[in-house]
Amino acid sequence: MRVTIKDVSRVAGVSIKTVSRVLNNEKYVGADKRERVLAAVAELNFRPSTAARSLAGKRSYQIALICDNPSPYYVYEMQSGIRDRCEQDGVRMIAQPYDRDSANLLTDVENLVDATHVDGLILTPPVTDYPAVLDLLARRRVRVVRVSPGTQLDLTSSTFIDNEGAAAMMTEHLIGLGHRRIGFIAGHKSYATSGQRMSGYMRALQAAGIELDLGLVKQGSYDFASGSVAAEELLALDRRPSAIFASSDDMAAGVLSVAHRLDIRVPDQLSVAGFDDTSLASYVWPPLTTIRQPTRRMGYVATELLLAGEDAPIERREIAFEFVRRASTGPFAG
Amino acid sequence: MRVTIKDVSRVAGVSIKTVSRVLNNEKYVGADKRERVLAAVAELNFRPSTAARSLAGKRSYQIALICDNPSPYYVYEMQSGIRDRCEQDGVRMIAQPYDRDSANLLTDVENLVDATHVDGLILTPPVTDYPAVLDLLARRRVRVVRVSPGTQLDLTSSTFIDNEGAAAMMTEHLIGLGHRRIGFIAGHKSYATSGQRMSGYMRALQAAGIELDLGLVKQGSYDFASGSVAAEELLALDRRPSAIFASSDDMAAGVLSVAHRLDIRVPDQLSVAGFDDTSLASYVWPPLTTIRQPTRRMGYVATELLLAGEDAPIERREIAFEFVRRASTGPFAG
DNA sequence: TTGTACGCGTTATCAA
DNA sequence: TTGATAACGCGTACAA
Repeated sequence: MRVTIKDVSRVAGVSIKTVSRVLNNEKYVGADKRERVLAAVAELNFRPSTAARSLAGKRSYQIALICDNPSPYYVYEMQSGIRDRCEQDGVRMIAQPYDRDSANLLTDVENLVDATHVDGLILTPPVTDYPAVLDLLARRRVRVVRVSPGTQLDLTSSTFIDNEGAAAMMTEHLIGLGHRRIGFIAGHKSYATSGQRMSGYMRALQAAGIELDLGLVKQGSYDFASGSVAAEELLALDRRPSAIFASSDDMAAGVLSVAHRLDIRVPDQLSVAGFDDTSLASYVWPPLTTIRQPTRRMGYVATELLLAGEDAPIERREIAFEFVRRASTGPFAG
Repeated sequence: MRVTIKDVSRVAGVSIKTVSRVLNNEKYVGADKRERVLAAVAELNFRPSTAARSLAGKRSYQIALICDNPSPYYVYEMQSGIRDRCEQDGVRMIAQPYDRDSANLLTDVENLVDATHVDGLILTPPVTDYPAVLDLLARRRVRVVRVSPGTQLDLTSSTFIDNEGAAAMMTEHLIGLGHRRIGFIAGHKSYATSGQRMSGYMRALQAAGIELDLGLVKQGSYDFASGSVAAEELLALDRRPSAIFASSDDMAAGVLSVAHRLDIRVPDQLSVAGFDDTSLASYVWPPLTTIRQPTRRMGYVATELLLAGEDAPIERREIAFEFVRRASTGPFAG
C-alpha cells in the first residue's frame, strides 16, 4: 500500500493541508506542527507522488533534455551536469531522444510537453536553433533554456561559451608559434558553434595580417571520420599546412591518426589543435592543444536557469572555457 | 488550455469511457465509434496526460535506467537502445543518476520508485548485483530487468553476453597466433563481468596447457588510466608478455599508448586485444583486436523484457557478441 | 495560523 | 457494447 498525505496527517495529528504546507515549505505553519509532520514523514517514509502533484499543481518536478548530439561524451557530460543540479531540487530528468532530421520532431516535442507536463526543456545544438521548435514552445508557453544558441539570443535564457574568442585565442597561439599556414576543419554545418569557431579563426588570421586561404579550410562534421578525411586532403596539399586546428577533439584525433599513418611527426612536423577536449583523444595524444568546453557546467547552469521559475528574467550566462596546452605544439615552439 | 478526454468525447459524441477504451485498445468498442474517436483525437491533437494516467491506472508509461557506468560510450549506447524500444510503446525513460558508493543509493531508488510510479527499472553493472537494491525492489514488487548480472540469475529477467566464452575465444586466438606469455588486465572489481572475462582467459590457457602466471595478471578498473598503469607494469617485466589482453577497449587504448611511448611496435612486437569496442580507441589504433559488446542491443532487449508486462515469465536473453579482428595481431600472425 | 471542499485528467467499477 | 460515477493523491481557493 502506498503511503499518502492522509496517512501522514493522521499520524501527525494535523490536517492534510498542513502536511502539504510543510512539504512545500510554505509559510504559516507552527513550528510544533511542522516538527510533528516531519517526524511522521520520516517515520512513514512518505514520498509524495509526482503524478498527483503535477495533476493538482502547477509543477511536475520533471524536466526534459532534447539532445541528439552524436558525441557520447557530450551527451554524457551534459546529462551529468543537468542531473547534478536536478538532484538538489528533487527534480527528475527525462532524456528525450530525437532524430535530427525526423519529420516527427515537432510532433515528438509537442507530445512530450503535453504528456509529461514538464516544467521545462533544455535544448542543445543543433535543435537549440530550430525556429519551428522554438516557435512551438513559445506558443505553448513552455519554459526553455538553450545551450549554445546561435540565433534569437534574447528569446530564452541560455548558456554558452565564447566560441569565437576561444577559437581566436587558439589561432593566435598557433600564429605565435610561428605558423603562417594553418589548416582549419570546421564543425557540422547545422551547428551554430561551427560558424562561431570559424569566425574566431578568421578574425585571428586577419588581425595577424595573414590572408585567408580557403584551400586550407575544410568542412567537417565534428566526428573522427570527418576529421580524418579533412586531414587527408590538407596533408596532401602541395604546400601543406604546418598546423591544423580542428573544431572538435574527435576531428583532431582523426588528424593525428592520419598524420601518424603518413609518418608526419606531431608536434615536430605538424602542430595539431582541437576543441572540446572531452574524448579519449586528449589522453591518447598528449601533443594536442585544446580548448576545453565545460559541457557539464553548461548543463548545470542551464538547469539552474530552468528551475529558477516562471517569472525569472531571461538571462544569458557565459561559461568560462579553458585553454589546455599539454605539450609543445610545433616546430616553432620555444 | 489543455485538451482532455472530455473534449474528445464531446467532439466524437461518445462517453469519456469509450474514448478511454479506444486509447487503450480495449475490446468492446463498436467500429463506428472507434472511428469517430480516432478522428476526434487527431482533430484536437489530443495526448493523454501521463500524470493522470499513472494516478488513476496501473501504468505510468515511464521506466527508469539506474546506471553509473564510468564509460560515456556505454551509457550512451545503453540509453539509445532503451529509448529505441521505449519509443515503440510510447514510454519515457528517466535517467537516474546515482553514486556508486553513495550511502543514499537505497533511499534514492526507493524515492524514485515511490515518486514516479515507474513501470519498471533497468539495472546495469555494478548495481545489477547489489543485494540490498535487489531485495528492496523485490519487496516493493517493482518489475526489474538486469543487464549483465553475475549473481541471483533467476531473480529477474536479464540480458547478457557470454563474457567468459568471448574472453576464452580471444585468448585462444592469441594462443593460436603462437603467444605463450599473454598478459591480462582485469576490469573493475565490483563488476561481475570482470570475473567472467578473467575466467575465460584462464580457461583458455588451461585448455592449451599453459600455466597461469599471476605475474601477468593485473587489476584494472575498465578505464584508460588503469590500463596505462597496468601496461607499464607488464611491459617492465624481465620477460615481458608478447601479447596483452585488456578487459576493456579503454584499457587497451592505455596499453597501446604506453607501448607507443616505449617504442614497442604494435602489432609487430606486441599483440594487443581488447573488449567492448565502443570507444574511439578502435578507430585510432587499427591493430587492435576486440570483442564488440552490443551494448545498444542489450539495452533494447532489456527494455523489451521490461515492457513485456507484469506476468511475463522470467527470461535470460543472451545477446551475441562480435569478434572484430582489424589487423594482424602479432609477430606470429600468419 | 489552520482546515474544508473541490478539481486536476485519467482509469476502474459496476450498472444499463 | 456502452456509460455514469467513484476513485487516484495532491495543490488551490477560500473560509474559519
